[in-house]
Amino acid sequence: MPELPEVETIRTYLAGVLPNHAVVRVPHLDGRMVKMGTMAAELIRGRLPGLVVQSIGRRGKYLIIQFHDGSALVIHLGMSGRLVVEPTTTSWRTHTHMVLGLPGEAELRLVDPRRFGRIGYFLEFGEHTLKLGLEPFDRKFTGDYLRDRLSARRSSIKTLLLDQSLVAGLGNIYADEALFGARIHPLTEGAAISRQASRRLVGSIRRVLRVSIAHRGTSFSDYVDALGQPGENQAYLAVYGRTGDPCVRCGAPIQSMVIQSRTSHFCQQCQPMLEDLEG
DNA sequence: CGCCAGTCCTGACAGC
DNA sequence: TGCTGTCAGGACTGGC
Repeated sequence: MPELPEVETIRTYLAGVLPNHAVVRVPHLDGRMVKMGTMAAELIRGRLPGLVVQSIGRRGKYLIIQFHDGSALVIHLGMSGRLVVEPTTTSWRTHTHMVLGLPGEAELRLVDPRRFGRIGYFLEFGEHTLKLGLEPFDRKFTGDYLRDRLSARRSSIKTLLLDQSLVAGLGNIYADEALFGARIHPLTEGAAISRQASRRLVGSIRRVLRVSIAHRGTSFSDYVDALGQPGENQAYLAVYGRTGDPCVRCGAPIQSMVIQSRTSHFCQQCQPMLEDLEG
């Protein structure tokens, strides 16, 4: 499931091959995937050819193909989406929902079996087009900032970390990993997160994301990078998918429970529910 | 506004 | 072997 590190891995690759190249044709674009913006699939198909890629950006889990004319194609990979660059001579695999023809007999292809992904085209794309919270690596994302945003929230911190309008880019894997690193129980109420715990959490979020980016993302089931290669970060996960395994810190078995219809993984010993009086 | 339940979707897997 | 049921969950929608 592509979260920030996986999307960043794809972004890095595409940033090395797409800029200054034009979209030469759009042989396929499934209208059911166009779920953002106001332009329908057929209009997008007509509009893209000839547009020259200026840069490849990322905002949270969204990949942004920015064109020279100021417009942008925005792609979210959902649960099972893959974005790959393949030779025109190879056949499209099943569940291919978008194909952009590139110069040099190559195609950028979006494959997404579950169709949880989403596409949108924006004539003018700016910082506020996507309504998202701060980037985890933004200087403004500090312990104090997070503490302030959590202070009136009754939801669990696990739920809140998945709220993209609070901080953008975390999904189930890295939310669990970040809470383990910060020694915070996933059911802890947002308002109960102390200033000190909040600082630990910001540091932990950045650490788990940085480590995963260095390993080109986590491949659990579906994720592969734009070259079709799986990531390596799954070997470095402390809690996600390790239910019953010994905690890397204390040896106690990793627990799992469902929070807001998502499985959460944590160590009962290392992640106490009640925050200490840390101020 | 916050919070929650429902919705979308199909591959993988367990159990018979 | 082949069927059936269950599970995985990101982000949006609507109800309260």
